[in-house]
Amino acid sequence: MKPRLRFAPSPTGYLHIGGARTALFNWLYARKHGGTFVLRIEDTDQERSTEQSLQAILDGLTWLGIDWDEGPGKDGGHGPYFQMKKLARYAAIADELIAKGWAYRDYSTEEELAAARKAFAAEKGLKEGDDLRSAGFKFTSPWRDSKERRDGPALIRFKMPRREGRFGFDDLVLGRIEKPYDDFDDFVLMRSDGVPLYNFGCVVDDHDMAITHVARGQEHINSTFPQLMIYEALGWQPPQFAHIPLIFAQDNSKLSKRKHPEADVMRHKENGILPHGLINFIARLGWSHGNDELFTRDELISKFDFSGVGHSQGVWNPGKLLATNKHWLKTLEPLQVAMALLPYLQATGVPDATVDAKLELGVKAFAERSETLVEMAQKLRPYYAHGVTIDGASAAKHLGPEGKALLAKAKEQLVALPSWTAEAIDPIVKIVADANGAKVGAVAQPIRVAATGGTVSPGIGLTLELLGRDETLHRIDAALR
RNA sequence: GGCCCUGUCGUCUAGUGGCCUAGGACGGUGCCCUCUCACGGCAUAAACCCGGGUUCGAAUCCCGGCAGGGUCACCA
Repeated sequence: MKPRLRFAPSPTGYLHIGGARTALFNWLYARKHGGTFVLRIEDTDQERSTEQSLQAILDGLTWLGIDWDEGPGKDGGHGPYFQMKKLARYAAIADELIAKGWAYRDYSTEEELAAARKAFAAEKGLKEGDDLRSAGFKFTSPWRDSKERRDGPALIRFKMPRREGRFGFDDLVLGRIEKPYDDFDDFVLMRSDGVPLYNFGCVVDDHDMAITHVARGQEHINSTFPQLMIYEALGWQPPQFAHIPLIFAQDNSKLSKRKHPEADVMRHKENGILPHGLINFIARLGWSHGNDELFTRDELISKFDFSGVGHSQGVWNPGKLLATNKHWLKTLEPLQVAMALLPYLQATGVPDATVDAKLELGVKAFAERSETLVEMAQKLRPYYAHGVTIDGASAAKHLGPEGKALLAKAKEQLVALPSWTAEAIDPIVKIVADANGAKVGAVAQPIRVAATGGTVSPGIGLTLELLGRDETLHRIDAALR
């Protein structure tokens, strides 16, 4: 049987890094085994769910290249893929649970609950701000064993069996995890407005969508238990679970949307990170395959397994993300990088740039000199301009009388060059140096300063080829004046 | 607080009782290469949370501490 996995975000904000990695692991497993990857939208939190968030999540996944076989825009016969579109289904299952004695309607009011809390606090001698949970507060609804049926709104609670002992599951990452039955209250299945809560909607959907493996963050370990009870009550086969360690920020707190801008996937696009650079980095954060660090997309698919997922939390390391990105910048085909780079170059002041031979050459020149596409675009921009402003200190150092004399000699050679390529240009530096008893650097630096305005650039040949013959000679003339 | 998960260089990690004198990567430092900057190459500093136990032998197994994290909503 081919596995079916899913990613089930709630559209309450942008695509979070942790969510992206969860999606990635599910996607990798599905792709590796020729299975199906489903995207389901858990939009039952109507207070916070927005259309923009949904779009942001879709955009984020698309940018990363994590495609779904079923979900929004792709019907696969297991829909609807939005929870708010299957309220009737949840209601029917809830009724079934009630009929079988596994759930009950709870007509308790907010006031009654508050009164119960207050009574508990009084009994324990707690003060105003004390945490009731720490003191062991549990709410037992008076409706648990009532047969009475009223009209009007009611929430539906699961009737947790009063059992001795423990129950649990075999996690694909963590191994056996168990808890005592009496650790659980009668948790809520459905709100009084008929909208299911996470644990209930999740189980119904995973079953309806024939999900075989659920990989999710470790924050969901504890919600697995109530879910297991629902599976038992309904006589359904639960999927296999794989709980993935959380990602922390450098301040050692959980990577959060509020405090940590790097938690936003699309922020990295803005910063000039390649989708694959981010994929490679987040894959290695919490998963490993021996000593391997760099993986192509295909290698990730073939090598991924839940057994390689770690057990402990990982800390976000921006330096390593940059290093990983740089690796792919200089490893991927220049044409591919050029296509990714184009929008950044256009945004940085070269609106009419196109993916052409010059841009590809620019990638070859700057891929190993840049950590991001943003940086590469900035470095490339002067090569698209007419003329250049020469840095004062650089001019003082390299364009004195001697420097200018050597520059003039070099220009004579350059003018006579039949073909304007790095291979043809490079030897000229040495020829001029030898002919004038100068060091190679004494010739190269004045050319570099004249051509780029500063002392740092790729090799002279590459630099001048990228600039073009006319622009190079124009800048040299300007420097000579 | 109850329950649950986790604990190897600063960080990500390899490691499943002898191959560990604990390996790789990022970052740091030094050197080499070199027309500058990079790239690349070489070298180097840097870790098994603590305490018991099991064993001929423990980073690996067990117990106890300690530390970090998760969860305990009509959020997901």
